[in-house]
Amino acid sequence: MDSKGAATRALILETAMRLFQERGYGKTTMRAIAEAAGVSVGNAYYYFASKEQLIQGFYDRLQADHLVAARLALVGETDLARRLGVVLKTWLDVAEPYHQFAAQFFVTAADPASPLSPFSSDSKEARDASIEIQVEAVYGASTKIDPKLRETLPELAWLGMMGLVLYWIHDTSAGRAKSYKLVDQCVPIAGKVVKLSRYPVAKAMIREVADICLEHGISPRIPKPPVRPDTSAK
Amino acid sequence: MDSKGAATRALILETAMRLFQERGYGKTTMRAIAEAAGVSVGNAYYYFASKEQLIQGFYDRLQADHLVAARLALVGETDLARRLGVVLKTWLDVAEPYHQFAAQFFVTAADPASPLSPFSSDSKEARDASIEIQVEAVYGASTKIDPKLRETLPELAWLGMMGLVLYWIHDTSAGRAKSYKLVDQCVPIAGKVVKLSRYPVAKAMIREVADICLEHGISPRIPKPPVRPDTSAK
DNA sequence: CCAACGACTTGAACGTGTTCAACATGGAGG
DNA sequence: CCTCCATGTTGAACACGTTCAAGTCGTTGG
Repeated sequence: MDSKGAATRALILETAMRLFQERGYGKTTMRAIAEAAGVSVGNAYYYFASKEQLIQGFYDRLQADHLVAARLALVGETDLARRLGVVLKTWLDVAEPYHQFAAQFFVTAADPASPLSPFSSDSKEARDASIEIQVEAVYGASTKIDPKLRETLPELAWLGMMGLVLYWIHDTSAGRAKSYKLVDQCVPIAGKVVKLSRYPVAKAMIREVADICLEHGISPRIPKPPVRPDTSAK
Repeated sequence: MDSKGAATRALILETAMRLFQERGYGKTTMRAIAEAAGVSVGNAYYYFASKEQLIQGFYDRLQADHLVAARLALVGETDLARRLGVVLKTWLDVAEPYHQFAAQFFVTAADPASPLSPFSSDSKEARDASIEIQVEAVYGASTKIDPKLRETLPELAWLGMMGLVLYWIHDTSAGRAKSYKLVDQCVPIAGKVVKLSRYPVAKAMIREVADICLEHGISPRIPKPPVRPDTSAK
């Protein structure tokens, strides 16, 4: 059994998350975390290579929570654009409690040199997982859609979500009301764009956009099975 | 005269910029800067509140250079989309020498708590200046365009430029070739979108987008004079 | 029971950004 | 010439993230 080490690791992570929420990331020192957890500073570094890495634990949990919440909320929703909106709104839901220090996190994650960067190869697994839910949202919809667009849409949606995250980070409105409203306003527009993709002129343009995304796409092509939402753990 | 202090300040800034380029931002210590400049550490902090603030000097210069370069390159170009492309490409030009440590800079600038954040009120002046060139690009074009779109376009273009910067930061291709290519590919699409804005269906949609941008717009409305490019200092 | 090994834990020490009380300088007013 | 004050300047000291040589502890093989 791996109980001893795993228990200490979990204890340190829990303590860190709690302090991060209480005081914010910047004002929480490694010494404070160690003291509050009843271990030594060096011990924390035995389990986490850096203060940043402590946050990877938070990130993983956030994403897992989002995946569950989004899958649940997607049930019964067949409209493509609304499905994408659901994915975004459930993210806002699960992320809300951590808004203050999540901002700090996503900032350090923006560093291309950081292993936490969503574009870094170190976090390929996490990124693929976060695109996975977009794939499910797209392929689980009944809305008719240009196949080429469908292929690129998950990545586009993921990029849009990154944009939303950026907006959300700077959103100081109560309960992040403005972020929710932004999603609500964008969803119908996304629906219209998808519908427009049937007209030849727009279709050509959208294909152009899709091509650019494929060429410059940040994520390597991931397999896109005609997914049936499935709540079993991976 | 303010020579003594100003001279020391300039000396420290120059030294810091040189070391940043030589060793990168992270590996350049305040002690090294002070030593290389022949002053004490405390003296550097007398002129710059933090290591980050040292970078504001670089940022101001970069932006001023971009403004000059873009205005020059805009002369004779009347097509709207191409004008926007010119603005983006001249930015890539002037930023290229600083790519390595500029990335570091833009990362810290992404922090909403940082005074360097493009969304922070502390840097309103810098942000307005960087939107200013977009205003000039839009209002100096001969291309016909929906007035409502025209009003929002500078901000949209600025947002697009932020996106390009994000892409550029992660761009490791030689000479940032991929970033240039991305601009080249996006310019014609932008042109088509603008043309589409004449058709009723697309027009309605574009107005919707414009409305959302106005409502959620990060920058307070800036006056938009029918600008004639003018190279006099502000 | 012992020895040895690996997993786990410790806290002092290092390099960093930053602060601060003290000092230097040089010009204005007496 | 002296005093005073603002401006500039200093370097030791602080708090932090991080490293590491040394230690503890439980388990395994003899």
